Amino acid sequence: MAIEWNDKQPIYLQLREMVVERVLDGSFAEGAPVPSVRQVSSDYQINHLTVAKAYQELVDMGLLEKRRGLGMFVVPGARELLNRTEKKKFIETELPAFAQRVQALGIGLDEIARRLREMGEKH
Amino acid sequence: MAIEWNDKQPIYLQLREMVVERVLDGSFAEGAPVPSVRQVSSDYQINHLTVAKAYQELVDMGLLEKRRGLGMFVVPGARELLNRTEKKKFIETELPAFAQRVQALGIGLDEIARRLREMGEKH
Amino acid sequence: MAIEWNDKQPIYLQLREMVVERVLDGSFAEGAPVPSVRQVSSDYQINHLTVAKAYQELVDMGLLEKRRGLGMFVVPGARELLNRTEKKKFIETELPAFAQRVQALGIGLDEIARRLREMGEKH
Amino acid sequence: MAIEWNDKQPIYLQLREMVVERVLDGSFAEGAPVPSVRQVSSDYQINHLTVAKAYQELVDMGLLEKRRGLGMFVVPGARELLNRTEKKKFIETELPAFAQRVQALGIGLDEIARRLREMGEKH
DNA sequence: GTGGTCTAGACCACT
DNA sequence: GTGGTCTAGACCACA
Repeated sequence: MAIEWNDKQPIYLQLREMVVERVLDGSFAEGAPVPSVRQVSSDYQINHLTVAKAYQELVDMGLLEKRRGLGMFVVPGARELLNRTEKKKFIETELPAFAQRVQALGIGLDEIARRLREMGEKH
Repeated sequence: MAIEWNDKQPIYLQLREMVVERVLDGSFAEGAPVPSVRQVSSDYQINHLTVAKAYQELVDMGLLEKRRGLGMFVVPGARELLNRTEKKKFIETELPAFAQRVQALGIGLDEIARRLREMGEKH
Repeated sequence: MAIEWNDKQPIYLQLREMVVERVLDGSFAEGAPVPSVRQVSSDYQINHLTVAKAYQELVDMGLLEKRRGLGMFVVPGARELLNRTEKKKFIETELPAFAQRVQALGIGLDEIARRLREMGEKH
Repeated sequence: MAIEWNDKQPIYLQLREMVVERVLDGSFAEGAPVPSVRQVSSDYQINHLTVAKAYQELVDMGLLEKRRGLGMFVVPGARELLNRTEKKKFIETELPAFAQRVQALGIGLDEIARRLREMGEKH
């Protein structure tokens, strides 16, 4: 749960994904407030605009809502929403791309399955 | 086989990957010439510097070679080289990322395997 | 008659307009007391400073008056006053803005008139 | 076609609406490039971030598209899209609000129609 | 040349 | 205290 400063991934996207994951795993509960822009900004030593940009995108995604003068809150139903949209996106776009890549490299499905199983067991 | 102008992927990388795929699937044979920078530039309406950048990277990767006054040619052994390096890259970086994504979404390996099989049968 | 927390409109303005409408439609009679700051604050779960700000603006507009130890009361003549000032504001600023918007969208006056009539009949 | 500096309306929204109007009236043709962020930034003496924010919203609305390294272009079909969405928004949200306001003030539809006609004739 | 990202610091309205 | 907006200036990748 730390910022990767020399990543090619913009910081505001890293922040956005951090919030997404925390909502998914429940450490940011629905209806509860998320840390304020200023809080995050000072905690991670990030400019407040960068944090605000991440939060704004989450509001646009329907995950957070603003309450005037009070801060940002996790929308009730956010977790369910995420589960649906993220999984859908994965199956419709990422999985086919993965399949195409596998095929282009001439790797058998058996090998893929075996390697995935091995990785899963390590955890 | 078209350029995605509004993709996150830079044009020169899209070009590079197009050549890689064509070498892999044999439509660019080893020892044969690839289309000239000027040709590609006019075919796809791309700045010639962008094409040159893509080709230069392919030269650096050891896939193409320049013959003065004649153009660029696919290096003999390029296909084999690609098969090795691409597969290695895939197993070491792409597959773990994929596995992590699958796990984060809570999708079972069985479902992944099933869907991949279905996709494979369609082609 | 509920607060919109995620509206662009500030809470204190929403409150102010609620009182204005109630005076206009007579549900807050002239000379009668309006609900206390404390009352509204707890009813709507709003910070009392926000309620006080709304009431203060209504006092400044000449709609409410404070009676020490008793609370806020609708000023006699408030309804008539509102009718004049609100209507003037409407005709001088809102109506021209509306007209401009309609014209920019290329909607005919006939269509506007027709739709307004339809809406009016429903009530 | 100038920026209102002391408006309560944020500059980036004013810019956004300026582009919308120009697309609607055809002075920004479909498929044609819009002035670059830097151009607008220096023309109007506005920070480039502010301009970029306006343009980004237009991209999100589907009105503009980016072409890497080349700039922003009006999406083909943007004008039609605007006409549909703007008019729909107007009829579904602005018109009912207007009707309610008129009724609350106790103004007759005849008077509204008459005043709108008068305004229309002036232009 | 284009847009994208980030910083450091400012002022504002709202609660 | 909260978020929203803006400035002035910097560096980056891309075409």
